[in-house]
Amino acid sequence: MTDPEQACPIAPAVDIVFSRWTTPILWALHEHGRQRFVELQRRLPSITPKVLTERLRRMERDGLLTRTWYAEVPPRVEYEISDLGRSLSPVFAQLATWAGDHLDEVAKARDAYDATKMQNV
Amino acid sequence: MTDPEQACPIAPAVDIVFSRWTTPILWALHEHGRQRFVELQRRLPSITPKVLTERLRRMERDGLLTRTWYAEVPPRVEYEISDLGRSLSPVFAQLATWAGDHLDEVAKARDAYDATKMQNV
DNA sequence: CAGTATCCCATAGGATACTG
DNA sequence: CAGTATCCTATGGGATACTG
Repeated sequence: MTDPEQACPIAPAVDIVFSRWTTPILWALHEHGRQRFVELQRRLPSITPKVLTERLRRMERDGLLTRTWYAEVPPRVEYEISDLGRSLSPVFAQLATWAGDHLDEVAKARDAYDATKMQNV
Repeated sequence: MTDPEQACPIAPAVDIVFSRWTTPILWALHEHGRQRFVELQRRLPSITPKVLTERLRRMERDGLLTRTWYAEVPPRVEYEISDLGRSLSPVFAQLATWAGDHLDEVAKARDAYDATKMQNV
């Protein structure tokens, strides 16, 4: 984190919001409501507990979600998207629209590029 | 790239659009128009030529920008944002708005979190 | 000018096993 | 159940030097 921010006003937000797992986690919480660690694990089948924990901690710290601990046996912990997390909805909606409209163009561009570069392998 | 996509419809777009340098580069091209390698280097002072080259190649492959080579001496190459790249403007605008409205909340959330966790050095 | 070529590092992420 | 603890790897990124 040196200074790409200076050249680009959205760089700080990108740092907070976009990573391999933040959007899937936020999406799961948004779509399926308040849920427990193990439920998130089931919805994100390929994530490992270590990584899920790390991401949840960071997102909790950033205020994107809340973590509620119930001192029961066995322990129960519930995660819920916060208002701040929910405030990202328009951004995600906009991006979803873009993806729907343009992802195939990206695929075509890649094919064209790879074809002209004639993949030297 | 295994399957966070399955759980989250915007994950593929995130992969393409957001990285440490894609948004700053796109922003520079959007704000200052068609320009040469060295000009981009000047606008992104902390990027190294290696990384700038890598990013530009990938973005060219994805169709986000175009690269035009002039067989002159000394060589001249110009980069320009493409229509596809420009189609991201609403997404970036939305994100810029979110950042303006909520980045301070993130900062506060972090302070609060760090305070309660009492930072064990 | 517009890159390559090397070498190096930090970190996100992954595999696996274990615990209060 | 909700995580830790270890160990490991891949990759994005960085520093520096060189070239057609």
